[in-house]
Amino acid sequence: MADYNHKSVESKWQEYWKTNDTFISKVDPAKPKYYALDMFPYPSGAGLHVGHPLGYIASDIVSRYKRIKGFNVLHPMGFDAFGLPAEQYAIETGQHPAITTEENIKRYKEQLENIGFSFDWSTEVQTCDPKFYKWTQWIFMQLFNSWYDYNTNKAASIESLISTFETEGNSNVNAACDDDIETFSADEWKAFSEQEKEQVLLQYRLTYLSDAVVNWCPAMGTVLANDEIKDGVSERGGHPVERKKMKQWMMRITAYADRLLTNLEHLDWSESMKEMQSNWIGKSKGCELDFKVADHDITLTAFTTRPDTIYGVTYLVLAPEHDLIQTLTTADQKEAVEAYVTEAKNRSERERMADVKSVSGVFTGSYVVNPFTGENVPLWIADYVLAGYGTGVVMAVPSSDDRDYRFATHFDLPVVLVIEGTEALEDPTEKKHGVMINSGILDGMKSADAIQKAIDHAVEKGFGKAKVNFKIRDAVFSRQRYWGEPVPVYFEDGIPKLIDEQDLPLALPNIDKYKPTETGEPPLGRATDWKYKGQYDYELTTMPGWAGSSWYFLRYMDAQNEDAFVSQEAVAYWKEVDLYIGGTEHATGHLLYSRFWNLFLYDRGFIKHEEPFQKLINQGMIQGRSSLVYRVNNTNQFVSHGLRKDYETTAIHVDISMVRNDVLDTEAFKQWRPDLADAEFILEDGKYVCGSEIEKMSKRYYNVVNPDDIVEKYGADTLRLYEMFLGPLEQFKPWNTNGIDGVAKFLRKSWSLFHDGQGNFNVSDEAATKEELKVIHKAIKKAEEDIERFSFNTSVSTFMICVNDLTALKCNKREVLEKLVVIVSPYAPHIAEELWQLLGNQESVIKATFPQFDESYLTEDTFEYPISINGKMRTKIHIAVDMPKEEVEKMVLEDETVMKWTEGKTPKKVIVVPKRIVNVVL
RNA sequence: GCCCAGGUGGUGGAAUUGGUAGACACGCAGGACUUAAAAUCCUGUGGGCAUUGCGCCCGUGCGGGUUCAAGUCCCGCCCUGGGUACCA
Repeated sequence: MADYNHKSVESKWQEYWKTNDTFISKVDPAKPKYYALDMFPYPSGAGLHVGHPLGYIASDIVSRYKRIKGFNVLHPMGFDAFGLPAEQYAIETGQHPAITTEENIKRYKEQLENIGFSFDWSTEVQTCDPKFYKWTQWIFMQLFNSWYDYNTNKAASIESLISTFETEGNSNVNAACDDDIETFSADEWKAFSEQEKEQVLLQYRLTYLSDAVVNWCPAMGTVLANDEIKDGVSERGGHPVERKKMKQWMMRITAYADRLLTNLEHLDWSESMKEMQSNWIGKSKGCELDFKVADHDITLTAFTTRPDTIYGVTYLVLAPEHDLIQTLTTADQKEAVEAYVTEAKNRSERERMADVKSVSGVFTGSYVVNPFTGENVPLWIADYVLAGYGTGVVMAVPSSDDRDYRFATHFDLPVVLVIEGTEALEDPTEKKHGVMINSGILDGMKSADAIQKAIDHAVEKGFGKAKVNFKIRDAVFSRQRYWGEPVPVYFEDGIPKLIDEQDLPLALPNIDKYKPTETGEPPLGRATDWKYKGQYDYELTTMPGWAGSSWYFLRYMDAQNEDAFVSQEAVAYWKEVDLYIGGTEHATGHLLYSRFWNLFLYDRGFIKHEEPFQKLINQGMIQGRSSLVYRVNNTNQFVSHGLRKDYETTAIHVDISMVRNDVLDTEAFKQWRPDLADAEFILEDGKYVCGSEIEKMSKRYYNVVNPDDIVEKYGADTLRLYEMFLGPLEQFKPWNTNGIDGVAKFLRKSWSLFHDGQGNFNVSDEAATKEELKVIHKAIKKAEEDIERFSFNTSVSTFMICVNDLTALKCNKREVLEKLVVIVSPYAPHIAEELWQLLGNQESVIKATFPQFDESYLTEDTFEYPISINGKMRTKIHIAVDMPKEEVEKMVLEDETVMKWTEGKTPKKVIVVPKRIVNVVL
């Protein structure tokens, strides 16, 4: 046996795990469960880069650790396989997206297997598999058949709503529903036609059809979510996006706004993650106040969080999209208003975002009455008011709101101060809270009290009520695309109906082209012979990418089940995900939608836990280091990094495989592209030095590092250890292999511990010395603590120290080395298996138990001595064990010195505390 | 603008509740082995002053503060990364 050979060892054990089904997990009530989950990848054509496995390695370490800690671990993997790139590719090449997707998945699986993950592939899910999306469609049907009852604060079946309608109409129903529902009695309900009834019910269902203003991307022929748009253009492809009204399936996530917010409290997520979600949900408490329009029979309702400033209202503003604008505009303002409204509507999102600072608006000519003062204030229109939030009407208080102030100053509207102390300020909005002045019945009160008083007053007089507003909007669920789950709906006389559950899955039909039809219908409009029961038209839109990913974590528990999306038994055992690892970019998308669907399924009794992800860790992105060359403008000359200031240059990304230590291989560069064949170089010190940039790892920057290459050169164990060693999991960090030799060296040293100088296995059965046991128990303790707090980088250091120490002691005792193998096995499983076998074990190291930490090996020379200082602060001091406590106390009291470390022992700390403040409690 | 996270040697990063700052690793320098190289091993490595005393001074973005003691807590700034975008 020669030196450690990672290639043969790693393939041997990967084969072993596969043939022995080592990681298959079955429900086992005798054992505690642990569910460790990664956000499943979208299988893109580019394959995995070294950033992808970062989170997978972490969750794999935890999974393997939990197994040797005696847990039954569910550690699955799957693919988020519906999506735009495959479809885009299909449009370009005519190839069915299922084929490209399958190829990509195959490649991903090979790459993943190279790294030695302990995934249970028997539970694999692919969202584009009809056996999987059958249940995505099924959940859609449950949502369609449900409504949200605010009285019980949970979702209920639509039948229960119908029976309420039949007995008492809808006046007592407190539901999450469309705003403009007319009240009806039980008799009126019964008198409705079937069609009318369906129309009414659609306004209550948790998924419903609506004329929504959507972001329509003409170039892609689809609707995009707000989070799919960056800077007014599509995130993918950068195509322009316009606003357009379309019939869309919607998800009534707003019904769950409050629970999505309050449940955050109990989740073990990072503060910033919770913050992001709660900002997105955007709960604000306030009230609605009614303003009568002077000389009209119309009342406008404004939402405000600051009713206390009502006496400072100097004008009202409507959103340009407001329905009553025409009615409320006076004849002489008509022209100006029309011009303004047209302009505001035509301004694209992009333009609106570009100039947040500019102020624009127009006077309607009408006035409204301040219900508190009875005074008239002018009614304006401005695009800083959004139609979609609150009521689309804002009561403007220039003295306490920045935008109102800017607007008022711009249009010379009056500013009435309502807070004491603002007189002295140049900009009164700098002080937003304080004692009220110029405020009639609120004078002299503090803002907080005045808010309550104002609301009470408004309620009493009947012109207002307390109201909670949310920023979060219902989610658009329709995509004008092919490569997604078909919506299991057909239309009978224009009424949407669910297909029969027996007919699920509703499979994607084959079509000739993947583009929208000539008449503008979604691609599914091209399908021939695709009608429900041969006669009714199917819904032609498909579900968005987040549909499948909103529940896939439940399917892993029982992936083969053909009778239910998950069995009650499986869900009762595996419960929620114990550890979920993935990127922050899903904060307001996937993570919110999943919580929504999970809550819904919980309400309807299909699962047993309210929240899907107990503990969430967001791994940081591994960035790439791109290399740049500098082309002298209008030439084919390239100037070295250090000399580029003397020329006018353009930086060009070059493939990092042509660059070593920032020096360009000029011959390879010339052969890279035909236009570079006659490139000339201006060198410094005889070399061409490249510039560099840290940025996202991406094909287009030529900076992608493939994990396969690292595995080939150093082995999977080294890659695993190194990715962990690179720094804290959550942190963003550039990929570099500068330190990878240190980790490789660690594995070689570990291997050497088990072998003599000639490479023969050489482990002794002699009893370990005290010193040796101390070294290993220190490592056991530290390794356990580190992994429990997900500090993987420090545990790698712990192993290195342990191996260094054992090497220095020339320790080759079985008793010690066996423990070492087990604690290192989650990180470097292949070498651990090999050593475990060499030690004479028949079974996988996965079946081992984590070594029991024994305090007594560490406490031999120190113990903890707690003292309290001034009765408030407390600290624990390690003191030498051979020093009697009495002597320590004497030292504290007499010498003003708590302790001294005995020579040569660690830690050798001397803490001097004046005796007047020391009170020994032990 | 607002919200969140962070700023520690030449580099990646340790320091779990306030208690030896810089663990571990890379890099670098010197040495051993070698004809030589690779590999391996040993020594040194925050800065400055001493290096005939193994000792002294400074040091965790900047400026203050609390404390016997601050990288850690408080106040005020600066910078970097992330989120968000007129939310009344």
